[in-house]
Amino acid sequence: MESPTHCHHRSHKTCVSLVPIFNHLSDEQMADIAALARSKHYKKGEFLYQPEETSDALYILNQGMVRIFHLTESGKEQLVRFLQPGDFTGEMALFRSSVHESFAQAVKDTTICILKREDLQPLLAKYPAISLKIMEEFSRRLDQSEKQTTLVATEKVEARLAVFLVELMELGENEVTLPMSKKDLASYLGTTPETISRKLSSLEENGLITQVTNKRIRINDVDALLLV
Amino acid sequence: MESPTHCHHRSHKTCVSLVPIFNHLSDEQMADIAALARSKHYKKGEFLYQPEETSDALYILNQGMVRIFHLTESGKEQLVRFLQPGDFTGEMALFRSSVHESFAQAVKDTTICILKREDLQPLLAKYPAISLKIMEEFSRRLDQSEKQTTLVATEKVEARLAVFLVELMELGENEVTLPMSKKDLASYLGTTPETISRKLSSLEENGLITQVTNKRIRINDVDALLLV
DNA sequence: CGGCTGCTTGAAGACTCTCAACTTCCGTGG
DNA sequence: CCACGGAAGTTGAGAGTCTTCAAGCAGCCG
Repeated sequence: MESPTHCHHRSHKTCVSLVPIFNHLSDEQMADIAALARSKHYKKGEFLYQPEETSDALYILNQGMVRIFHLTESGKEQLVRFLQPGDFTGEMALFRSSVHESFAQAVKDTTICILKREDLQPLLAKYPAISLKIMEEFSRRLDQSEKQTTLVATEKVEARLAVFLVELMELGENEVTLPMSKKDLASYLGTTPETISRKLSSLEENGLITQVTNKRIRINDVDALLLV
Repeated sequence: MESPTHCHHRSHKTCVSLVPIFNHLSDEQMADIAALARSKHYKKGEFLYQPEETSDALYILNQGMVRIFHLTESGKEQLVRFLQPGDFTGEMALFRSSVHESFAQAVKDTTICILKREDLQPLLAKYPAISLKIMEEFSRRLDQSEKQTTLVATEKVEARLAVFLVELMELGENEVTLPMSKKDLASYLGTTPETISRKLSSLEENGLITQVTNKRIRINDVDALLLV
């Protein structure tokens, strides 16, 4: 952790050095990039961007938490992903259409760094390694997104929930903390809060998990969980 | 269309010049790349790759059709995407893990060009524009994948089917041809062939579509279709 | 023509959603 | 620090949607 001061123009470096797509560069190069970044703060509930807004910047999450979601015609929210510090979003805009198609909302007070498209483009030419890193990240995300589709398309809610919990486990840990509300979790897994609640109870009845607190769940039997 | 001859070592150029990620380059540069590409033919039903196989090449579809699908633990197929001539796959491997996680199967007799990872990597450094194009393609695919997840997660089968049909429509056309079997369509939409069959009948009963032949469907009312 | 695969149709049952009531949690303001 | 209000979460009952299993039909290739 850094000191809890706000972003002076020097401390942009924190942002840049945080993300995998930049932190492999030399200090000098990072300083180069940091000079172009702008820091911005959002209060809980505020939106970083919304659909229809023009999209021309890369958003790097410094502190806080952000949720990205779609809104269907029928008015349903679909949680696409959660950003943790070090994650970034908005990269679509750097290569394609210039209009956002999703909502990005701060879940808690949040600090981000913003890199404008016009500032970033030259960087890609200057430091080709950045492109490789971005492609790596794209590749990872695409992979994850396709797996998520498969999961939602082929498995029942209980199995989706089980996979989600197991993926949340850290090595050597047997307890997980839900990173989001159960409402959001339901949206992410393509179901409803009611069903999430019931399935968690059901898993607990069968001894596979224990609901320690609201957001804290102990995994008692990983193997059985994956067989659900 | 080119002449229907098979790939001599000169005609690799066809492959390279086909795909969006390369066809913006000069003839000279494309020839440079084409020299590294290897052509390969697959019969209907054969696999380009399978899970667990090491993955170290970019596959560019020249002629034919390929389907990419996952297999869940429960043994269900989930169709991830369909490749048409000019599409490519295997790019994951170029940046991340070196093991395939999906099946790639020729739906009909198919010709592809293969670019080895070790040959491609230097190209990215030599022609940075290629990276941009690949990122653009990644971005498009990620976008599509996230939309597909949203669709499967939030909409009923009838609505998913409706969206699929509408997206298949060409400008000015009011008839579509299903590019795959209804079995695959069911898998792609996260349902069963039986349900697809029923929902198509139901849409027809309501006058929104007409099933001309097995694979040919006339769209009678686009707006109503999207409101399903 | 036989056989295989894909497609359709029917009926029963499983799973999930919806709606509504109730409880718990948490931040705010007194 | 406690009380309050609103949001989140839980629980129950009933209604739909979708899957599954089974049987029959159709199309295609050897």
